[in-house]
Parts: sequence; structure tokens; C-alpha cells
Amino acid sequence: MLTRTPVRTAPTARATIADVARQAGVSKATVSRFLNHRDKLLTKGIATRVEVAIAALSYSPNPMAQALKRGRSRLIGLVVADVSNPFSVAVLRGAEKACQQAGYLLMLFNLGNDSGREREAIETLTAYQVEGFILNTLGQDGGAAVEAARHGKPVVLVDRRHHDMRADFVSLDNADAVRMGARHLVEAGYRELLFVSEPVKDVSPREERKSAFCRYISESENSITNLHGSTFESMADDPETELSNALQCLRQSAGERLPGILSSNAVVTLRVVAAMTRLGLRLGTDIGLVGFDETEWSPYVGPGLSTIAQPTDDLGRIAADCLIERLKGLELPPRQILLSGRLMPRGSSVPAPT
Amino acid sequence: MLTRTPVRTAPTARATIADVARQAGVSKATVSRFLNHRDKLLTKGIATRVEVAIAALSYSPNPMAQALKRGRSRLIGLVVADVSNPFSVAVLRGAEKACQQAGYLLMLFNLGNDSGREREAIETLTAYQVEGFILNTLGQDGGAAVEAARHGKPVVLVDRRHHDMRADFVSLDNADAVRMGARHLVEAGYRELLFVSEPVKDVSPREERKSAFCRYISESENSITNLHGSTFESMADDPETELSNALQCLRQSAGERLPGILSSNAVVTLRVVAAMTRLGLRLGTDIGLVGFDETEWSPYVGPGLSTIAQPTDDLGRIAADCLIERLKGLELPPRQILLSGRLMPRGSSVPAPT
DNA sequence: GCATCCACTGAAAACGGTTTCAATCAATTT
DNA sequence: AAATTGATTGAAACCGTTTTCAGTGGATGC
Repeated sequence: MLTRTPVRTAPTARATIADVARQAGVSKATVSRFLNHRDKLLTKGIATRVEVAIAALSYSPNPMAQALKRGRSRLIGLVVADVSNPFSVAVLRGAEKACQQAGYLLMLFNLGNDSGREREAIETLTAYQVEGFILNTLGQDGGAAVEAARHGKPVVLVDRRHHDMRADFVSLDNADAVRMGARHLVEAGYRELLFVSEPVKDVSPREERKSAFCRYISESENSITNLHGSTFESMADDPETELSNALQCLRQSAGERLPGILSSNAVVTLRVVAAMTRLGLRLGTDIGLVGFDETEWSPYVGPGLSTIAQPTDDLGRIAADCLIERLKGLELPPRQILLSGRLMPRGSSVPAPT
Repeated sequence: MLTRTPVRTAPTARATIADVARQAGVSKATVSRFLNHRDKLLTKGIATRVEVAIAALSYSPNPMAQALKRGRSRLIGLVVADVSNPFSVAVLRGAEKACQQAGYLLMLFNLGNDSGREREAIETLTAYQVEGFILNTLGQDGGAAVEAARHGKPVVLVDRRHHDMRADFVSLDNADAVRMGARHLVEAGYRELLFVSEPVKDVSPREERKSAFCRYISESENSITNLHGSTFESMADDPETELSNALQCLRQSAGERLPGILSSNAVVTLRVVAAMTRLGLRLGTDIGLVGFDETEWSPYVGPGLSTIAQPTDDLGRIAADCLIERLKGLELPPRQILLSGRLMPRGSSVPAPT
């Protein structure tokens, strides 16, 4: 009878620099020199001996040990408010690409929309000696981010600004995007505009979008006949029914004006769609809708959702690049990089032909 | 004139265990004992002295140094085929939660659907001394995963099986889910069934779903009058037009039978919807549709998309828990954990009332 | 032919922890 | 009272790198 071989193969220990040194008949220092300064410092013969030894043992240096000694870890910490937010994911992808190219690895910390863990995230990540941070967080706990800067680690903020903090900031040009969306609605014929957002609290893009909307309305109501605008923030407890009510109010106050909605992100957009579905209202014809955030499903909801697409990939990539520049020693006052959005007009902003 | 203070504050060096020892007037060993065995080993007085010193310096141990000495890093490597796939993200969330609870940190490596980087991912992650792997990859490069096992690190496979590898496997019960979806279509009155999938290649869930579909058809065509089924794999180059053609074929061959589609994941579902939109076909009434993967937008596409929801959160959580059990030393033959899906019936599988 | 210099290489000391081993000292046993 | 025990603590070695500091040798300068 055959005895079953154990499932777990014997843990083949990784080769260390000492193993390579022994194999090549040189000292650890020499191997290290080969790795770090290639063969600038080594004799041809020795260099090749080390090289073959490395290949033979398929050695690669232990980054932990390197990090310990050098104080640099080739790690970048990415703190994300909520991974299930497609926007965050898109940024993640962009950032990851850039990091990889520069030889950095991303260490992800997901807050799961729990702002309390912001500090925990930064502390955990600094413990792992990340060299810098990309933060896409709620920013409720201002102190947390400052903490990072205190350790002298560069920080880049994406999408969400922390006012009390001087750091590079990469984001959509919210003011411009709002204008674009609102103007589109107006040009399509909608005149009773409503801006729908999650609770603004202190979340910077929400603030910016809301105030940009208000500004647009007050600037335009003279030049555009019969234009009227208002805003609505869903509260935390029961956004569903609240929103339904808001929509009915909107139609009421609209009178003979066509009502149009600008929604502040994808989840709000879906809520609006849900509410309209419940009330039996048709997208575009009964109420116009333009929403922030382009998604793969935008074209297929109702008659197609008009959206404002963010250059998510670029946002992530640029954020990572900014950070890497800082890591390379760039000294500059904090930069602010705003990228513009793109309007994707679809059926939800097309009124019924009269 | 005031000189501007430099943007970057002086890098406040982290306190080390030696600092704490000095401050408390004890040896490094004692501090280490306090940290690892709490005060089991320490005198009351000494313990509190260490405690206050730690608090005073706000010391926390350097995980890199710990990893180096212990050989354990408290890191788990998560390799994901494609972060932009909502399924992967959902698994990520579940896994992250479980890891966090157990004091592990997730190190994410995103393949970006590039199967060539599978090996690179595993090597990078092992370099960082991750203690184990959760793999949700393409599995094209079988050797890559084996590589991981060779290092003696436990591996858990999620959703995608690597047949050449004996490791824990966590997944949806695909066979059952397919039956559920197909039966639902049949019960709703659809009789000409089409299974639509991305190229099956060697991707295990695609294989399983396809073959389960074929099995269902051949088992049922006797008992259910007039039932007929076929399968379609979109090729890589031009899925759009291909799919349109396939749909027209489907209607052709359906004759007086109602055609219904079972799509193998969310992106395929969207493609089907897109094709139907192009062809002016109505969801449910012209062609029934049930798709794998529940998403937040499923209720709002067309009359609502009928879906088969995967217990994504559980999948991730269980995968992580399996791995952590192994890390704790559990020796067991490879397990296979199948979770069942849930049918979410909506308008896309409701035929027109006759 | 001898001193000087330079280019390489190796030994050893870090980095910040954990762990073994030995030492101390009070409490117990005889 | 001396010996044995057990519980605490400290010194030192180690994890796998990098880096400093010497040391070796050959090539050059006189």
C-alpha cells in the first residue's frame, strides 16, 4: 500500500545572499555590490561568477531586509474610501499601472466607508514603511493625514481635498464639469434644475459640485428665461422615500417648466432612477437626468443615462506620478492638478419631441 | 520679511525598541516580551514602566523587522485577474474584512487581465514574504501557482480552479446555479435556450457553466416539450457583431418557440443587452434573459435584469478564513467549498402576456 | 627598486526586532 | 543554614540586507 505523499511540499527555503556568496566563492558584500551597482565596481570575472550563482539559485533579494536596512520599502500606500465605488477602483487601476512602471508596489487599505478607520489605515501603512501615500478618503479625520506628513512622507490627495493639509491634489475640475452638465440640461430645454447629492458634510467634491451648481444657476438665471434651480441632499436614514418626495416637489414647482436633475455621483444617479421608476416617471421625457460618473452600464439604463465621465485612469496615474516625483526628491509647493470631464449625452437628457 | 517654512516637515524618526528600552530603563528583550507575551512574563512594576514608555514615545514595532526575524509577515497576497471586474472587487472586500479581523494585511496584485503576469505577481508577492495566497486568476500559467506551493505557502483558489494544483478552492456552485437559471427560463415559458459566454479557453467557471448548461438541456429535453438549447462563445476580435448575428440566428431557429438567453457573467450580459438594443429587441418579451452576477444596476436596465447573485462577500471571507486556518497550521487534504447562488427574477425573464 | 596610489574585495557593523542562554535573586526545601 | 528551585531579567546572537572600513594586490611614479 502506498502512503500518501503529504499535501504540503517541503518549504524550500529561499536562497539568501549568503548562499549566493558561498556558491560564488565571494563575500556577501560583493554580491550586494553586484546587485546594486551592477558591475561598475566588480571585476569582469567576479561579476560573472556572481551572476551565474544568482541564476543557479534563482536568488532574489528579500525586500523586507532591504527595507529594514535602507529605510525605503518600494511600497506606496493607497487608502481608498470604498473599494466598491467604481471611481475608486478606476483610480486604483491607474495608480497601480504607474507604480508598477516605477518599480513600486501598491499596498491597499480600504476604509469601507468607515471614516473612523482613517487614522488606523495611515498608521498601519506607515508601520509597513510605505514611502508615501495616495489618499482618496473621507477626510473627516483631518489629523490622520497630517499624521502622515508628520512622518515626513509625501502625500497625494485624489478627488477628496483635506483643507487643513498642504499636499498635492489631483481631481476632476468639478466646477467646470457641473457647468457642463447644467448647461447641457438647459440647452436641451430643461428649465427647473435640481442638484441631487449625498449629504455634503465636509466631503470636498460634494461641496464643490453643489456650490458650483448654485453659482451656475445664479449666474444664468438672468440670461436664460424662466430658469430655476434648487438642491437636495439625501439624508442618511431613508434616502428612498425622501427622494421620491423631492421628485414630486420638483414636478410641482416646475409648473410648465421641464424638470431636469443633475446627480452628483453614480450611486445617487441609480437612486434617482429607482425613484423615478417607482413613480412611473420616464427618463428624459418626464424628467431630464445627467449624472456624474460614466459606467459601463450607463448606456443601457432606461433610454441611456447621460453622464459626465471622469478621466479616472489619468487621475490615478497622475496621482501616482506626482507621488513618485516627490519620492525622487522633487521639492515644490503643493500642486493642484485639475482634469476636465467629458459629457456623454444620451437619452436621459432628451425631452419628448413636442 | 519672513522666510517661508519648508513644506516638508522634518522627518520625525519612528521610535525603535531600543528607544523604549532606554526610556523605561530596561533591556530590549524585556520590551519585546511585553509586546509579545503581554505581562505573562513580566513583573507588574516593570510591565507598567514599559507600558508608559511605549505610550510616551507612541511606539509601535516595525513589521518589516518582525517579518525578517520571525519569517512571518502578517501579509496575505491577493492576486486578482482584473480589479475592474465587480466580482473581483466584491471578493476583495470580503477577504479584506476577514484578514483585518485576523490581524493580516492584504497585499493586492492586479493582473489587469494579462495572464502573462501571473508568475510575476506570485514572485513579487513571495519576495515580500506574504504568508499565503488568495488567487483569483486566469490560471493560464499553471506553473505560476505551483511555484507558490513550492515555497510551501498555502494557497486558496477563488472562483477559478487550477486543475493541476491541489489547493483549497472556494467558488459558486456553478452547476447548481446554471440549473437554477435555466429552469427559471423554462418555467417562464422560454423554450429555445442559448448560453452565451466569453471564450471558454481553460477558464474553469466558464467551462463548468457551459457544460452544466449542456447537461441540463440534454437531461430535460425529454421531459419538457419542445425544449432546445445551444451555446455561443464570443471570440476575442469582434464580439459586437458576432453577438448580433447570434441573436438573429437564435430567433430564426426558435421558430414559434420563445428564445431565452443565459449569460455567463455581467459583461456578457451587458453585451447581450447592447446587441438587443441595436436590433430593437425588447428584453423579456422578444428574448428572455438571465445573467450571472447581480449588480447594483441590474434592477434598472430595461425592465430589470434577472440575475443569479453570487454570495461574493462570503466567497471572499471564506477564502480568507480557509487560508488563515492553514496559516495556523491546519493540515487537511484540499477542501472544495461551493456556495449556492440566488436567483433574482426581474422583468427580463417575463414574456409578454399572451 | 621602493614608495604611492588606486581599484577591488572581504570582514564586520549596522537596521529593528525576537529568542536563546545565562545570570540574578527571592522563595522554598531539607 | 545551606542547597535547590523557580521566576525575572539582561546580554548577545540572529534574521537578510547594505555600507563602512580595512586590507590586498597590482600598476604607476620617482
